Amino acid sequence: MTDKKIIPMSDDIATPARRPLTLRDVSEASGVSEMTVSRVLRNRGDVSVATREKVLKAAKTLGYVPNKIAGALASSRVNLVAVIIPSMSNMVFPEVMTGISEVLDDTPLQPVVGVTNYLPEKEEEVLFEMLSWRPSGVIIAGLEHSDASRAMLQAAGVPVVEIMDVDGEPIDAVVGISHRRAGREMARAIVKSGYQNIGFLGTKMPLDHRARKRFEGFTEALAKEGIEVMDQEFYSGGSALAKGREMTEAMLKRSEDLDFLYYSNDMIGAGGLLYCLDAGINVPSDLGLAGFNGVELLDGLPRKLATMDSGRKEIGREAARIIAGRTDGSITESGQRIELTPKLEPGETLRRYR
Amino acid sequence: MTDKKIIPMSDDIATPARRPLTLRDVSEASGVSEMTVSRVLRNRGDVSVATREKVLKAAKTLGYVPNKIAGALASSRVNLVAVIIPSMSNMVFPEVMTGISEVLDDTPLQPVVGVTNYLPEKEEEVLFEMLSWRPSGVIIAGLEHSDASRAMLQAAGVPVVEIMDVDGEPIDAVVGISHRRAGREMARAIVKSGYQNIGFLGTKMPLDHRARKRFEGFTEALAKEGIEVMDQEFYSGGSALAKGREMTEAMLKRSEDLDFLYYSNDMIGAGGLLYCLDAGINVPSDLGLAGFNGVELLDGLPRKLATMDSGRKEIGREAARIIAGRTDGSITESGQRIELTPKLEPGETLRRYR
DNA sequence: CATGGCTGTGTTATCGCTAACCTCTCCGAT
DNA sequence: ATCGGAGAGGTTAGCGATAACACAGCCATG
Repeated sequence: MTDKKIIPMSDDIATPARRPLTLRDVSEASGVSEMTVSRVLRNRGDVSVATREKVLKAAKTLGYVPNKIAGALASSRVNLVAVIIPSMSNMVFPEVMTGISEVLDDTPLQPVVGVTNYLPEKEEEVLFEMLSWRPSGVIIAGLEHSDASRAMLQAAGVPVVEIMDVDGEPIDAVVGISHRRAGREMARAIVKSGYQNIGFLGTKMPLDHRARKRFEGFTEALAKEGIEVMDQEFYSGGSALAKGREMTEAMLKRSEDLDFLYYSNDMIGAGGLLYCLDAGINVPSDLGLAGFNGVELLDGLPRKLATMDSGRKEIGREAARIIAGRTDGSITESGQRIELTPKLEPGETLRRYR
Repeated sequence: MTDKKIIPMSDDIATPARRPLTLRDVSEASGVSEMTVSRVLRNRGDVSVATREKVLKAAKTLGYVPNKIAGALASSRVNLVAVIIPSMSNMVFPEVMTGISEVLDDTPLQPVVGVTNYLPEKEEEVLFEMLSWRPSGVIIAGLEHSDASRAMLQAAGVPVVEIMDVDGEPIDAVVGISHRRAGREMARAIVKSGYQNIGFLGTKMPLDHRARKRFEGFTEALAKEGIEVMDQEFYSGGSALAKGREMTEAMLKRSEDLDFLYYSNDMIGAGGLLYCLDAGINVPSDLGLAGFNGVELLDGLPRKLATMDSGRKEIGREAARIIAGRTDGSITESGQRIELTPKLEPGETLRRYR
């Protein structure tokens, strides 16, 4: 170091100096090389106790915060995991996140979230953005992606775990449940309980493939029993709880014979349930109800809504485990497939058959 | 380039080659310098239309994804905004996020979220982690931080916006509401409506400073009217809706004279409301109820719960605006302070005075 | 006492990109 | 004809860290 840069000093004496600190500052303050500081700060390689302490003290006094940008570039190790989900305000994805965080907390990896709002173009954008940070892995909701997205994921050269859904062709690994099966099983349970005139209420989301698959499985299983969905309605926007209430009222008014309502998610199901209780409808003997997801919220309802747990937290955990294992080398294979089994929770809005 | 690296070729012919693409690959493919490619990809500087198109085509064919790590290091511009919040599963923070995203979507900035679980140590950790990516700004919930955290934020040399709360000493900018005032106003509204025997139900969270401040403001305003909180209870964990239900039942059983219950959030308030309706309690004439936050969920309840809107989305928007403005230079001052006014929403669980 | 293998530390060369500066051409204004 | 300046593109030198290697002591071994 022969040349000293001219540093614009802060005019405020108390403020340390506006130039961001680097390894060099710490190295100069502690009288060792940058390399040694780096080793101390990363706990790597042999450094004598004396040196280590000297360095740590200097770093702390200066308030040094390592620059991961530089570190990542030099080591081509970026301990980030891109997590790409359709929505945050959905109750289900925060839970997936919780599962992911739980597992990643014990690793050097850190999740970074991107939200697509169920839009393929937005997904592409977010994915591109994320990949440009060269993450160690990608966890992405769903199996349906644009060609460009698939290409990017293929080319990224990092583990990719598609989550939530297993009905389709994964790019690499996949963790989820079969929504088609979930729909089928619910249909069977409903029929077994003796209901015949079934209505369906869902979200108006051509792009929510999982909801669509559940619906398909549902109608398919009903068809096997010779039953057809009697009435259906789809909503978009607004408070799901309120929508469930309104739609239920509307549907019951126009299709009086209905004896069962299947909701594509618990929130509108809860709204429907509240409406029925208000309206004095006899649940589940005159009218059965069921939702989907198994959200915690249901526990506080006056009557527990029948639902099917989608195991979101567990999905998050498993996905994170795969990424973590593949990153630290403890898993070498790729393409793992974990299908969880959605569990029917009959609650108190489904007649007990027999 | 005289030396060619030995690249381990993928054994799969279809897969392009495992070595990550760089600017050089694009530059070679299009016959211009790396610098020109960089200019094209960033839309900066003068590049002829012909060249631009050549480069773009090459980039697309190769499937090139720029490396932001390198870009950020070279330009010392990192278009990330660190957003640090206590929890994700709280309904209120996702909304704040929505507000932030709305504004940042029109800028080159991107939010990155860190979650602290209301733990100061975790906050410190997350903050350190985030700052080591050298973000362009920090949005952080609350005004209470450890000394170390404050020091880091001071030293970071980037705009910092503390959000949600304005009751305290900000580090730099602040956007939020006064929770103390929210508590006071609710207390006044309750008393004005003629209620006298007031119970409080909240979260057992010594570290949720905003809930604490609301409670303080609440009791303080009551005290001015010569009223004291008659009974109180705090919970932690579990489904808030269910807890609200249970706690309400318990409290009403042990303190029969109660004529009003103030809940520290809408979710437990909703649980309480559902319990009361079930139990046949006359709301609001015999018992008044109120929550806090103004969550959308309430719209679907059988009776609209009185609450106070905390303007979460707007808080997110304003915070993001400050960061964006300070980053692009359109705002040069620092230390801005935006206090939003919480709006009382009387709903249908508060007697109309007069 | 030479050889070898640790420890602990420094040196050098990137990582992939961009800032800053530089060159060259072309064109209109003087 | 000369000059200024804009347009198009290249060259060079980092950004702040780490990988990989080099090297100096030091101890044990035969």
